[in-house]
Amino acid sequence: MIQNLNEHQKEDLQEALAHGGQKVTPQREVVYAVLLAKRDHPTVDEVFQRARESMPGLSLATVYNCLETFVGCGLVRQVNHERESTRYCPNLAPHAHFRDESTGRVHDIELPDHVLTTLRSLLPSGFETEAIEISFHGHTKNSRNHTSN
Amino acid sequence: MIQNLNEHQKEDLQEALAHGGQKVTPQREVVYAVLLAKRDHPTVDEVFQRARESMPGLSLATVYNCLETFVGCGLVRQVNHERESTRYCPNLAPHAHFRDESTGRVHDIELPDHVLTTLRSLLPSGFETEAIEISFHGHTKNSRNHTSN
DNA sequence: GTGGGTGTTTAGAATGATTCAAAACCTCAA
DNA sequence: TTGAGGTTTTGAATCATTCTAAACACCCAC
Ligand SMILES: [Mn+2]
Ligand SMILES: [Mn+2]
Ligand SMILES: [Zn+2]
Ligand SMILES: [Zn+2]
Repeated sequence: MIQNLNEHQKEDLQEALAHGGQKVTPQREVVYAVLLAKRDHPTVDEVFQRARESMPGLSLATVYNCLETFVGCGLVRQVNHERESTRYCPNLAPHAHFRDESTGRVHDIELPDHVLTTLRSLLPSGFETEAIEISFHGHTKNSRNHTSN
Repeated sequence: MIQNLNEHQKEDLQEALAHGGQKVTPQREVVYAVLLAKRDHPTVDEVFQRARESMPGLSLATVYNCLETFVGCGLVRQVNHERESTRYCPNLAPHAHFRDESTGRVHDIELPDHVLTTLRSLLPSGFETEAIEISFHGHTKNSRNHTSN
């Protein structure tokens, strides 16, 4: 079901891992491939289920480990909504998330630079931002397909 | 330690609860008073500790219940940062949160209307927003006192 | 090729915030 | 006085995540 990584993606993975002195492993490849295959912000458990289709022996702990490693490398982002299970996103462009309450689905919302600039300008002096998280929640009316991928 | 609610605050509480067909109780008064007394975005447990000073028999479950009720009434907001314990905020003005990684403290950042308008304008048609959450995280340099209250 | 050393994976146990269940309690109106 | 309905309390249950320790895999020096 899940495609293997192409050369370009393999390179990205290898390079990102190398930064933190870490290596490519079969498990990491599978987990990364799962994230790229369907960019629907899966939970750890969803990643686990999908990854097991190509690697049945894979353990949940490893999925946690891989994802944590990727986040550390800046390869993927964690997405949290309230107290729900953490979801993962391989979209590296600056973007916000929209959580549809009816379906539970999470959609990427592109963020123009000027918005981030404006937001940073709201901070009192002395506040140094490392990251800004923006998340919407609501519903998506009709408008046929909002499929993430 | 914690002041009682003044008349105005009591009225706000009573009115907000009435909306959901709920009543003022001594426990709810104490919990609400704790939130107003120190607007430092306490966790449930912190609220619990503080509330027990004026009402020793109070239980943790009740604190959870009260806070959930308040959120339902729109009296207070939940504040989540990554997977940390939920914090509570009685500031009803639209605002974002800045989480200082070094101290763990959470600061309110005022949000001008135009920022929210701009953000909403980023959504594709068909997306209906119910709420927008904005949270910064980083560090606060020198700049003496960033005490929330 | 053999034996470590190092980082990775695995299974299962532990943790901890939150939720749930059921009994005790209160308030108010009949 | 009784009883219904909502609230509080205690303790147990849940469940995502983290931790622990043992098994593995890879690499290099001998
Ligand atoms: Mn590239
Ligand atoms: Mn008022
Ligand atoms: Zn995303
Ligand atoms: Zn706040």
